[in-house]
Amino acid sequence: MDVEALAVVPMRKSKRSEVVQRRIRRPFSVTEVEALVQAVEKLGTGRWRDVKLRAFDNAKHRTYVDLKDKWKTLVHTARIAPQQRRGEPVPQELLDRVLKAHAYWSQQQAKQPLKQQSETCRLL
DNA sequence: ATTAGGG
DNA sequence: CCCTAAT
Repeated sequence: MDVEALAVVPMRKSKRSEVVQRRIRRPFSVTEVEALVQAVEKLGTGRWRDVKLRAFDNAKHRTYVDLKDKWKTLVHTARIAPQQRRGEPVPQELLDRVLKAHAYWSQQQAKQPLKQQSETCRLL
């Protein structure tokens, strides 16, 4: 499959041009964004591992870190003028849902960072 | 191995 | 995407 999805490039910012391999660029499709938004609306912004399993379990090249990063750019994209956005345009409908979910989970995360319930329960 | 943020 | 400190 995409086993050779790595790019051999000169190590940036290095005196001696060493050579390192980085993953190739894979712009998120609107379909992927839809899946990501759907998952975050349900799971929130503090459980990217679960978001990965829920919506990208079969996308070997999308790690939970990638999904976290994509969400960051989506929130930014939703906030800038449509004219300064790049790539295949993301439906405004999705961008609206991004801001909505971001606002909701933002406060939800501030209240209870979830996870480690055992830790919390033990202390209560 | 994950989370969370800056690079 | 990468890098990585803190869990």
